Amino acid sequence: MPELPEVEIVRRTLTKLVQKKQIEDVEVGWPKMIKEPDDVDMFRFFLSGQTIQHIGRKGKFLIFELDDYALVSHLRMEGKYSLSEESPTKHTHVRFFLHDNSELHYNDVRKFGTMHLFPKGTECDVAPLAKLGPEPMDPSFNPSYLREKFMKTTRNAKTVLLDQSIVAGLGNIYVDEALFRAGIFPGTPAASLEEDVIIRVHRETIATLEAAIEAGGSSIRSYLNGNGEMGYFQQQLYVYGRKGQRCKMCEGEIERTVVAGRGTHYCSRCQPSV
DNA sequence: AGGTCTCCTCGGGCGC
DNA sequence: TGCGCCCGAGGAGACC
Repeated sequence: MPELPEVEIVRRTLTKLVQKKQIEDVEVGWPKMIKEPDDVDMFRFFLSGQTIQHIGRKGKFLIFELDDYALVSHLRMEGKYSLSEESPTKHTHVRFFLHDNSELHYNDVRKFGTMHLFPKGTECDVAPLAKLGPEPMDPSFNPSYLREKFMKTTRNAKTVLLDQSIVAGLGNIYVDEALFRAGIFPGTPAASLEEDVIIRVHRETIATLEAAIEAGGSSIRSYLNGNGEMGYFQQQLYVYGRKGQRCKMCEGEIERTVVAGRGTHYCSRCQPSV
């Protein structure tokens, strides 16, 4: 399940592979993943002849900036891009035929990913980008902003950090990791956290994401970047996917519970409930 | 009004 | 072997 670091790596890799290439035609094998426009034939018509000028990212969304449109792509849990290195499979749902005879494929076993195509410049005014909160590395995501959000909610810390309108790009893996590093149990009510703790949560959120990008992302499940390469940040995970293993800090046992309806990994010794 | 919750999407994997 | 259920990101709409 790609989160901000993995999507950022995909963005960088895809930029090298397809920037300045022109889309000649598009084939959509699973129309339901095209959320905008309604009509897949229009999606195909609008994209034909467009050149990929730049690839951006907001939170976990990839944004292909074309001549006249912006294609907003979310990989959800299993979405992957690849450039003509493999033949299309039953999991290839969109094929972009490029001007140099290469093909960009979107593959997604779960069919959960989405694509929205908007006139260029309007993509941030409507869902799904409109209500996204700040990027974690943006100066507007700072301890006082986070404290204000934490103070005025009844929700727990994990739920708030997973809320893309609070901060964009965190998912299950990096929220568990950041809260471990901050020494906070994920189910702790956000409003109960002291200011110094919130400063730690803020700092560790950014530090975790930066380290993950540096390592090329985490290769959890079948994540590969657009180049078929794997990141190695999973080796540096403290809690996610480590149920029953020893805590790297205190030698205690990593436990798994459910918080916010999500599988949640933590160390009960390093992460007291309040 | 606005914060919070519930439902829905999908199919591999797993338990019984 | 087969059936049924779980997982999860995020939007729509319900709820309070």
